[in-house]
Amino acid sequence: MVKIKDIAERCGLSIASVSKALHGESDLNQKTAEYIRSVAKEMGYVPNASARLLKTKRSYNIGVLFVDETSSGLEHEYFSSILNSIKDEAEKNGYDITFISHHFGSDYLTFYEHAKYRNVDGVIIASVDFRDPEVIRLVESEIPTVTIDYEFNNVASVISDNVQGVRDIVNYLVNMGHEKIAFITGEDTSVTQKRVASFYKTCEERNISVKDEYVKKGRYHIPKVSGEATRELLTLEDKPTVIMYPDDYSLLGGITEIEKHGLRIPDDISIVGYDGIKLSRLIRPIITTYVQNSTEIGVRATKKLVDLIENPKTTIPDRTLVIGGLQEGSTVKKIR
Amino acid sequence: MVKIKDIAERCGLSIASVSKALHGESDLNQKTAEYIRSVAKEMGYVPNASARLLKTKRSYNIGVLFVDETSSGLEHEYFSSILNSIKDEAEKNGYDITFISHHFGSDYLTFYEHAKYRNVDGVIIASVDFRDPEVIRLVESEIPTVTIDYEFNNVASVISDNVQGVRDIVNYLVNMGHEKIAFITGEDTSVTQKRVASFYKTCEERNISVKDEYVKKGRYHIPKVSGEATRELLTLEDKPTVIMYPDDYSLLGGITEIEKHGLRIPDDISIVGYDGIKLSRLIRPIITTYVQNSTEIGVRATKKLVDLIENPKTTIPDRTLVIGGLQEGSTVKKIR
DNA sequence: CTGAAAGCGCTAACAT
DNA sequence: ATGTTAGCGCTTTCAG
Repeated sequence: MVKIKDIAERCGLSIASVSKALHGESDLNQKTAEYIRSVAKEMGYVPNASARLLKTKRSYNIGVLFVDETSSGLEHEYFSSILNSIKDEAEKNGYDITFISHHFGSDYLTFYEHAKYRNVDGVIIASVDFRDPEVIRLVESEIPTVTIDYEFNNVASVISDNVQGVRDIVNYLVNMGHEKIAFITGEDTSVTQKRVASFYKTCEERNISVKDEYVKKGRYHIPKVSGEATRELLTLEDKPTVIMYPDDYSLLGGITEIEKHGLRIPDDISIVGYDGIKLSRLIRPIITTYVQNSTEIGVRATKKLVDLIENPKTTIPDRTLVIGGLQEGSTVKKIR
Repeated sequence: MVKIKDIAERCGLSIASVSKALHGESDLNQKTAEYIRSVAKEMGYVPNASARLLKTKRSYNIGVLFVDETSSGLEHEYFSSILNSIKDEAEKNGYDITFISHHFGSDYLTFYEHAKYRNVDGVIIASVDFRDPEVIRLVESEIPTVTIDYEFNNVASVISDNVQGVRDIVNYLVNMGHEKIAFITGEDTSVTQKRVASFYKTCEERNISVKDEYVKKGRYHIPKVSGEATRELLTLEDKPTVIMYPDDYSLLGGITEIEKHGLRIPDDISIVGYDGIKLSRLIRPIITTYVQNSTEIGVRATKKLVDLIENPKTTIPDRTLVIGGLQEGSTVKKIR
């Protein structure tokens, strides 16, 4: 491995000068600096991030906390898409990303410990149980943090506008003539709470009464659970004319169940998803769903974090709202 | 940040003793060691991976090279699933993973340079253009490497058995009475070559003649391209009775096209996918496809790499074949 | 403009 | 059984 010292020797200069040249310091002779740089390049010099870190306390490494009980966080398209854009944006800014975990290897590490162990400059947190004490510990630590789809007081966050999303969906449904709207929700998280509140509020605004049995608690990303909830809804005396699902993936479980009952979509029953995964446009019928702007969310979160890291004084840990848009597929029937 | 020196001072011992205690060295008094450890814990000590690396030359960091022109590598379920299992298995062994990229930040880095910059102990390469000189440079470097779905001479590899996969599919189709078998392939990669060779070979074994126009070159993971190829196949005078697709995702493009022609699956035409993504079991009809064991592939690749890193002398850079299995969905009609 | 030197946190060979 | 010390590769202050 070629190091600064090697370059210095070859150039007959000191390591200090080489270091300066490599950083484009001004108080060095132009010619000398260029010469050094050319030699460095010729020798195939690559800086050592760890050595640099030891001195500068900057790792140019962003920690990403993406936990998921089912350990399929990466396979959830909404999150894998966010992750992908975090990665791209981070690289554009010269950062790498490291997954923060419990690192089973030698010892158990808490999230905070893992972050320290790898000296990450900041952390982006998404898709976790935000009530987990370890998560809270991390958020409250000295490490700059950005949360996605959750707000802590005084912590920067990037939020997909779930209130607007559900509002747009309900308004669309009502405009299509639906009055019996069922809603299968995800498990009880802050996102779910916002969606449910927005659901009731918008229904009220539109003078739609919501039967208790039309709102069912399901699970995100588990088609089977949504399928079961769908079955219950379909066996009601007074069936809904449309079912809203917690996400597009879950909706697929609903479709299977609906077809089992010999019903056609959307003629016999309408359905709406959430997320707008790519697949929602690939299968037929195209799913009517609310498309979350996952790429934008990842980009914004990363930009905010880099700002927080590089300009701590002047960066405000505020909330960024990212809005999506309704995708009008063909799973909702116009009733009137 | 609490460091070894702090612990040493608090204990009234030397930093060497603390370091030894933390590593469970034997030549230290049991009591002393335990005392040191308890103090370390109490003080919230977390080792600094970078400082350690500087001395030991071991980063406990695995580089993952997952490039993809469409920059959607992470959104391709086969790969995201492999990545997920790499991550899990790496963590079990005390390693973190770092994505190797061109790191646009400060300067352009080649893959090899990026790997050096982060001092990764080894690299897993998948889903890239293996003819890229930069990839070859990395593989030929001193850094331990494992490739997925591609073989370099004398480099460890983990391969999904594409030959067996296509053989199983073709045999199944022939057993179902199909003789007019069309095959839309992916772009020309070594995986594609193996599949195509296996396709012709198995057809020959089963005495099935293959018309030239039945084999179409498509693209992996791009439904639109498969849709177009499907259209061409459907407009042939002598239509195939079944179409094999490069992957499940692409197959969806085929379905759309088939439905446009007013044909039913599998009554009018049968279709077969590849990969066995979770979705293939969620949509109706369930897709008949070859399920690649992506989790196993990731685990094997990681175990092999860790072996290569930790026991370089005794680990052979061989090839590991991972087999999958046919998923009999309901997209293939029994003809005879 | 260039160089010497200290030190980041840690390990490990070598004392004691 | 415990301590001293020399670096690992790099940045950065301070001298020259």
